[in-house]
Amino acid sequence: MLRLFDTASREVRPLELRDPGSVSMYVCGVTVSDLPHIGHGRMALVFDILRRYLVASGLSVRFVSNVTDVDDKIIARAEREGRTEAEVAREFEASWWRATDALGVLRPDDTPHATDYVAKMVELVAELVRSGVAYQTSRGVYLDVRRVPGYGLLAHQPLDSLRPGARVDADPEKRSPLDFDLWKRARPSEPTWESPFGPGRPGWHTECVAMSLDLLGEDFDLHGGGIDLTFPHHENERAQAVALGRRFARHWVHNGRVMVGSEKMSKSLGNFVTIEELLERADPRAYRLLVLRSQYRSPIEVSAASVEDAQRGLERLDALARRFDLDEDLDLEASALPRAALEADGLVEAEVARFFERMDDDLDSPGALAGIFDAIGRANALADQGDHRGGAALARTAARLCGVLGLPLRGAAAHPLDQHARDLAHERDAARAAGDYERSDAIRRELVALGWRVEDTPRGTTLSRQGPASSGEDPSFAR
RNA sequence: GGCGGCGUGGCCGAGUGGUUUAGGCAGGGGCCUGCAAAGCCCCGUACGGCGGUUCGAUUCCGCCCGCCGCCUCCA
Repeated sequence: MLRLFDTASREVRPLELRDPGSVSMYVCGVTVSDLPHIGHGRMALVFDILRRYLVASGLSVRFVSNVTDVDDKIIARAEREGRTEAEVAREFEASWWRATDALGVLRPDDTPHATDYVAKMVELVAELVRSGVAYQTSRGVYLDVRRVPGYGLLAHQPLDSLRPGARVDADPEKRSPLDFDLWKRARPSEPTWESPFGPGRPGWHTECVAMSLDLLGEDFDLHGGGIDLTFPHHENERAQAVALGRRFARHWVHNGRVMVGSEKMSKSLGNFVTIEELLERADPRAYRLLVLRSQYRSPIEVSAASVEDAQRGLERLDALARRFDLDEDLDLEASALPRAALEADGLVEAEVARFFERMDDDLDSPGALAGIFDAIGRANALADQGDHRGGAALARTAARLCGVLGLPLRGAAAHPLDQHARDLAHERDAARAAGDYERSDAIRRELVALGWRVEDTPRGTTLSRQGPASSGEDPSFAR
């Protein structure tokens, strides 16, 4: 059974499910006010991997991830660009799905939007006001965090030390600087909804509470997101649920940051790299591999060099698929098979067992990957020694385990040949058969210039596409 | 200022109180190949510094140095 680090208790502990056999998970999605960056990409990949792994572990998973489509940054952008908030949100939501689709991230089962949940949020806030834990000021409605038992569970530091900081818009009417807005009174020209507390819009921390409780119910299993959401966002979500007397997430999971040039990447530092920019220079699978090569809670540094490194690792995996003709084993549907089905499918049980053992340990994907690469080495060695059957069994196993991680390998079938390439390959084989190596080498040069990787095999010239060339320096990726 | 994390061989990155101590990438040598590519084999002998505990520490404890993060919108 999977053991995961729980941010609340700060320990790795077994995932204890509300309903044995099925997992309810809620992952904070994105605010669609800008292009998604590689930090969002890592978050999406980490939870996609967790989700796939839970399925592979034989559990059924309901995966909910929200889209925040009303917030200050969206409003600011709309004003700046003379568009409506809805237009801005639509544009960047579309780019979000484009990016995650490209990364091979499975779509959530539910993708609630904040604007569709306003009525439920108003209800929730009204309940908090009625019960006396929330109060109104001239600017909106705030939660009185001092009245919430266990406030600070996720912050993990003395509440006195939580300095209010230079909060831009601190409300002097607040009872405590830590109190946060549940409802913001409208300013002119902002998106506005009616409510018992006056026209306005919901505070950010409220939507995830309303959505998760509505779609997954009280006491759902797992709440995730980027580590920078731990405080105050998740703290404040929990505070609301607790104040309502509801049980909230059983388990908190947070993924580590993405660093660029040894510094955290953030909007305020303006050093973020979009997923689009990343995919111009690398196979999307290379980024998944890069993410998998570190434990999900560690910070990772993304650079041109680290992406190229991952790209080369990926090529080793694809070379395996070409050598052993694994294409039919690699479709995504097969990858979603639970462990029992994998084992029943002629895979090498020891490798499968080792994989699950490592992944069960707080998703030790670097360890799992080490096992896979080790199996690949042995698969090739066996085949080199003439035991193609034994090698193929290991190779298939490695490929299927990659599939569990959402990393489909591409064999020869993934590289359809055009007529011209096919002709050149035949011509080259004829030249080689005739001993005309000058001619065959000339054809090879021509094919390489056309972007093909040329390999001689017992069946003659074999072609495959080279991955996206990743040379040259992109300023945003420098160093 | 408060709280926390990290420092492993050229780079990335696991792990462990002690016999053989992942894996990847890069590099060197070899095998295979017409030449390549892919692949295989071999090689580097690492754990920030100083003390302590121990028969023995990279792994436990303390201190120091260095880097980073959170406490404020942020995946």
